[in-house]
Parts: sequence; structure tokens; C-alpha cells
Amino acid sequence: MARPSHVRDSVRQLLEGSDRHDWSIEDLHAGILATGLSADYSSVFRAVNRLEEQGVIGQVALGDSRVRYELAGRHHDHVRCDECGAVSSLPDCLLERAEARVEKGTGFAVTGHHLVFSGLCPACR
Amino acid sequence: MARPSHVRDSVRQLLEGSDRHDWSIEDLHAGILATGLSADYSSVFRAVNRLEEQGVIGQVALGDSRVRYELAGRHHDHVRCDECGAVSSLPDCLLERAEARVEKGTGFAVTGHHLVFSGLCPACR
DNA sequence: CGGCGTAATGCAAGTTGATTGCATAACCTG
DNA sequence: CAGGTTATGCAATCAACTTGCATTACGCCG
Repeated sequence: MARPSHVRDSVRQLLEGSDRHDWSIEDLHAGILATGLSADYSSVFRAVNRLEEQGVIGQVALGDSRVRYELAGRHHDHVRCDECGAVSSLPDCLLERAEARVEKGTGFAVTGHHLVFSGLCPACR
Repeated sequence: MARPSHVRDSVRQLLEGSDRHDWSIEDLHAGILATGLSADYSSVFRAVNRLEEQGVIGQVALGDSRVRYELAGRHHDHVRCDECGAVSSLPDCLLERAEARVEKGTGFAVTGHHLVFSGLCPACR
């Protein structure tokens, strides 16, 4: 019976109150502590899992072997800086557009991209 | 003075002797043991790192929080089965093509994709 | 051929981030 | 207020990666 969870609420607020697309659990944990509230890492972990189950947030695979999250919403792709790791999101799916467009839209100097389709292989479907 | 390294050689042979694109260090380690040779996990780890430095192999980010490797070569994208994790590579960059093409070419039922551009952000370049 | 210096290896310990078990505290319902 | 369920903290565990250190194996040079 969904009881209030200040941890979950805090996580949600952090996600909603920023435009970041690369929150790690640790970032969220630190973020909560920074607001003066307290929460255990494991509680944040569980809050995040729950929010993910509920479809409120989703994982973002940025290839840094660390699970990152962002608010769930319309599908979009990301650009990431090789240097500082900054992540920006692209307004829409650019599958059929070129990297030049990314450059133009974000100011990033695009050097490459990583693309993974997901689905079911012939054997599984 | 690059001395012979049977571990490195074994790793290389495994990579070259298969069409897999998702070798984890553990897979490689197991693969070597399977050939009758012996090698420590850490040696495989170091061999893999060296081969990566040398540009012989490269990481593949498949979003399963585990570092995976494949032979370095022309850029290409991957399709991964949500169910069993099977990975196939696509012959060329499909950035400007649609998922329908992937379906057709691989037999996978594509349900989505993950795309990450990399480059330098305005501040870094 | 024998000594040297450097690279490779194994073994074990250390790190980091994710995950779980368990006991306690909090909340909603009846 | 009692009962049942969920949330939380704390500590322990896990998994994968990484490093330190001593030892061994090459390859080279005199």
C-alpha cells in the first residue's frame, strides 16, 4: 500500500529538478545528503529500483560500466564528452540523421558514436 | 622489448578464431583453460589491456555492466538479444538507416536501440 | 656462454559498485 | 489501538575489475 518514502521522493525530486541524464546511484545518494536529508546508500538503491519498476525512471547505458539513470520519457539519444563525461540529450531519435546534425545541435565535436539495437534474436522470438 | 607472451597469444587467437563480439575477460580466461593451456585471470586481464593499447582489440559497450571485447576493425554496430544476450554485428554503420533494415538483415525482432555519440563538448574542445 | 635488465606471470590482496539479510521503525487500515 | 506491510539503516556479501609483489623467463650484450 505504497507508503510514503522520503528517500524515493528525494530521488524523484533530484531527477525531476535537473536536466541530467547520467545519475549514478552514488550521485543520487550524494545529492540527497547535500539537501540536508539523510539516507542510506542501500535505501537509495532500493528507491531507484522501485522507481524503475514503476517506469518513472530508466537506465542509461553510457558504456562506463556503471548504472546510470534518467527520467523515463520519450526515447532519445545522448552525446557524451570523451573528456569530461558530460552528457547531453538529443531532442529526438537521430537514427536516420547524420553526426553533422549532432554537431550542429549540441556544439559537441562528434568523434564517433555507439549504437546498440535491442530485440529478440531469431532463436528467441 | 616485447617478449613472447603465451597468454597474449592465446587471447588473440581466441578473438581471431571466432566471430564473437562480446568476449568478457572471464570468457577469454575460460577459453584459454579450455584449450588445455593455463593462465591466471589477472594475466588475461593484463594481456587484454595490452592488446587494447596496441589497438588490436577494442571494448564493446553492450550495457551489461561488464567490459566486453572484440577484434578492432572497421566501425560497426551491434544487435543484442534481450533474451539470451546473443550479439551479432552489423556489416556497416546504419546510422542513416532504419530499424527495419536491421530486422531484415539479422532476423532479430528489434524492439529498440541504444545510441551514444562520443566526442568533445563545447567546453572541452 | 654467462650475467643483466626488462617483461610476463601467478598468487593473493584490495577496490569499487551493486545487492541482500535481518532487525527495527514507521505508516495505513480496520 | 492492534495487525500487517513497507521502508530504512546497518552490516555483510558478491562480482568484476585492478594492483602489488616476488618469481620466472626471455633476449641481448659483452
